[in-house]
Amino acid sequence: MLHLKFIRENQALLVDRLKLKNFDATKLVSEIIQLDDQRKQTQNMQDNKQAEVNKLSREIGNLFKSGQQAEANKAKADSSRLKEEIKTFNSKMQEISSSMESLLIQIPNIPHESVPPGKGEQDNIEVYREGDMPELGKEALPHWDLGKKYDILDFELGNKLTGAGFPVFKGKGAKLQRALIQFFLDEAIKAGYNEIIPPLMVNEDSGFGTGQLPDKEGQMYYIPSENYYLIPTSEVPITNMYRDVILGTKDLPVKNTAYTPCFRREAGSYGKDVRGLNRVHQFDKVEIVQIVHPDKSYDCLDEMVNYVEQLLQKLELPFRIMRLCGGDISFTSALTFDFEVYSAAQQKWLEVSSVSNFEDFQANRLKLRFREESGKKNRVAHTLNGSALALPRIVAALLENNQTPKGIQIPPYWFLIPDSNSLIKQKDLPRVYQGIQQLHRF
RNA sequence: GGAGAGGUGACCGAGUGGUUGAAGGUGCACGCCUGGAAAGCGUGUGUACUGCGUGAAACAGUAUUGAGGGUUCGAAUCCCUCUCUCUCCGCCA
Repeated sequence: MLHLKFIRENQALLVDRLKLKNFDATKLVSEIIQLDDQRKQTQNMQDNKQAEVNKLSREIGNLFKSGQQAEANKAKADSSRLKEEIKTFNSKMQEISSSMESLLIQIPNIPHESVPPGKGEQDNIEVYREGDMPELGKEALPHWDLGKKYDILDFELGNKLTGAGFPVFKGKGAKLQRALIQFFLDEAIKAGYNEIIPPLMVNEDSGFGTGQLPDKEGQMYYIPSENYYLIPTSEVPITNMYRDVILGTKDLPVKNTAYTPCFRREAGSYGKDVRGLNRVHQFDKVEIVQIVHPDKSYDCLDEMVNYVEQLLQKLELPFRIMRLCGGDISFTSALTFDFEVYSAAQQKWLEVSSVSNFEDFQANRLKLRFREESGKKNRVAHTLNGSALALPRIVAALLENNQTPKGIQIPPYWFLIPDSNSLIKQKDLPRVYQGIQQLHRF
């Protein structure tokens, strides 16, 4: 959420910039300002009354000490009267602040100036593309058929056990999943991220802290008996670790990574884009999260984009980077880059990562601050996160793009070889994909 | 699930009705000292909001000792509800 002070001081800018997100904030902003004026006025009156009461109370204490009973009792009566008046102000203040809260959380984050205008996906701007599109020929199968053919991926079994969107990975399919998780985590750790294993359920406060609540309540699975939510991404627990925390300057940047399953109801999304692994209710993801000094958050965003880029290079998947337009960027984000890999058998781009700078939008809600080195002022930090990476569509593209008449042959050099229990060292391997070195035939 | 004990500042920790926003310590910042550091010494050090300021500082006010409510002229201190943590017992992967 945006800070009230910021809204007050930047009304015109705010309304103007939010147009990019196709959000008309005019009415909301003027309501907020009005309400805030009321709040100030009311608080001022309440404070003055309260100051009188406090003063009186001190006097009463002194009167009792010096044995002046009569005066003390008179002052008591005055004080009681004032207290009644204060009650009125008090309830008004409560009313105002709850209205204020509900207005404030309706305002989305301000998009960065580089965010292009647009209504939706189709208006996102491709900023970079790399890799060759594989030519697979006519017999090429989409991953859901490959999964069945090699018995590594079973959607029907998932239906039986749970329901649609809960795939079962079997045999080498499961092993591939595990290997990718390990690979992504190891890479993140090499890049300086600290590995975390968080809870998979979070409470309401956490959901609110990162902005999933109340905005996306319907997208999360909810456990009524405990009032817990299944995490839609590890961003939620990993960022909320720092809720109500004041960091030291030297603690920054905080770099954390986590692998978790993610649970999403994906309510309302049906149709052809949801086949197979393209959209599921439970999936695995390695997430990277940073908490940084506000002056450095855009450098940090670049760093994270570069990081994700080299992951995809290592996987030898053709990919492109999209700068999300105002209409497609999330409520909480100021600037987002999406990564999409090309799935040759489906002949389409699949989103596999989303890297965002939230600036202070999340941190405001979280009350996540740090102590500035010079001067003693606390400042709100900036938060960023990115998927590095989400597994299902990566798996889909790996299976599809690497299918051959002899089987699926995935370039192995990033791969944990479970049998030898070691990682093949990256430096021993060619930078550019020059052919399959070792077959992993399913 | 049963019983008990607790929750005080960035951290530890005193405080059981009247200048207590809170002793003491640690940490942190600055200064002195040092060739440099450590140690030592000194000073400072919560947050949010309101008023007054163009702004900041300073000053004044209010709130804040897990959350919410109550008693009282006055609550960190007494009462109630909730919540969390710890200990013991039970159950258990």
